[in-house]
Amino acid sequence: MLDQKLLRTDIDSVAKQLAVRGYQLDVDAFNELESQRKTLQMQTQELQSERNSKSKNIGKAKAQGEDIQPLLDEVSTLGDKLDAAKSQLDEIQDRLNDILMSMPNLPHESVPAGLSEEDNVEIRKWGEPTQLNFEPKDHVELGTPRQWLDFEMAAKLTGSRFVVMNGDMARLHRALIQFMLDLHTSEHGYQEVYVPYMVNSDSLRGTGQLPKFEEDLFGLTGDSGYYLIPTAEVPVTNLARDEIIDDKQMPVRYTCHTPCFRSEAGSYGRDTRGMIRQHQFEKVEMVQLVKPEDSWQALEELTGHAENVLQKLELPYRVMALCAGDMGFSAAKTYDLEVWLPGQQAYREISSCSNFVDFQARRMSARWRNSETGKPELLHTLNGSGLAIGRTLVAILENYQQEDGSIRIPDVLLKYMGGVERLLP
RNA sequence: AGAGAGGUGUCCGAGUGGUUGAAGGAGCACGCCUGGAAAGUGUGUAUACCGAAAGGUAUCGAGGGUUCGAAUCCCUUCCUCUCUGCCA
Repeated sequence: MLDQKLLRTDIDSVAKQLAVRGYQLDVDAFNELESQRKTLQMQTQELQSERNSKSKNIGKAKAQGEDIQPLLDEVSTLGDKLDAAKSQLDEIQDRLNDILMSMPNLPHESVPAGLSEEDNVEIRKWGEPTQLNFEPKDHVELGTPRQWLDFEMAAKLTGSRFVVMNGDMARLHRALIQFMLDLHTSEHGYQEVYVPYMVNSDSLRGTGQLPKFEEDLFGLTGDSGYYLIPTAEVPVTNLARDEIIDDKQMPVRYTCHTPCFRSEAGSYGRDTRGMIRQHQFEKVEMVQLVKPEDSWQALEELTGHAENVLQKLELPYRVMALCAGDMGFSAAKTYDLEVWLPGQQAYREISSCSNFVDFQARRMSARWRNSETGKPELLHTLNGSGLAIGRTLVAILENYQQEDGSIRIPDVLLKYMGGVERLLP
């Protein structure tokens, strides 16, 4: 959510910045609602003030044993007027709030202009695309003959866009999770957390998935109103919802492994092959809660932490700065890490690291106590994948494949593999 | 799932219809005291919105209702705790 003060004082520049990411703000409509709100709010408050003071007088008079009937008559019509004003005000405020909750974040000045992924900018590159002296297979060709990956079985159990993994492949998948969690906790200063995989709608509003993107989520039937989490970002960032964090505890760094559930509405036909785009996948997430002045530095560090995972796995990648139009709803700036996939001869997204500045914090009232002012102030939130497990597995299969169809296990994973050094066909 | 008890400010906790935005305490800030600190002591200390300010309005889990007036009464709902049941 954007700062309402900013919208009141400088809506034109807000509209201009939002236009950069392809969002058209109806300035006139907003201003009209805003001025109605102001008038109605003043009216309502005056009526309330009148009612309060008169009611107090009635209290006093009664205490002194005076006749209160004349006073009661005086107030008799006030209630109706007040109710009318209030309900009008509520309606206007609901409408304003809907607009406010549907407005995306302002892109940071350093974000490249542009409306599609064509306009994303490569920031740096690590390693060179893996050279194989034979025709590379993709992860489906590598994984399915031995049922390491079994998409048909998953389709029987559930439907499309799910996978069953068997044997050492399932173990390698688990090893990746352990490796990433251990790396973030032991070298990058994150605290591991375990959280619910279902959340309520307040949490989803807090991080920005609701109200606009409900079709991307799996909601539960029954009357709980719960949703399966699309990312650990939701429960982990919401740990700070309605909290005031002591500045001595800042920055807060959480890492968390969870499954993620996404309906992938609107991506029918995209990435239908293999496990690039699944309804259920695992991810190790990093979340940071920082003081506002530290958040841009934190974004660089957090991105570095995600990069370190790829470097330790010796997977070639590049860092892309997303252009304004390609960023997620809540982000002020996003770096995507794209890993090289020999099977596709392309770089594919494997991590997304964003600074949300105070956008999520304002939605969820996540604050820190500034010891200089003594006041609670909005903090800044960041998160990044570190990394998406399924896609990392794909990258390992494709980059570590041997001519005989076996898969070498990356050195850093060996200690999690119980003596398995190679997946043999 | 059944029975009971609760949800109040940064925290603990009082408050069962009227001058209560809310006693008291802790914490925190500033001052006094001290060679310095602790102790002691004085003052201050919620958030949001409107307003140049004075001031006003809202907020005592959430939503609704009764009333001139609700933290306080009624209804609904969520959550926590205790006991019983069930269960990995």
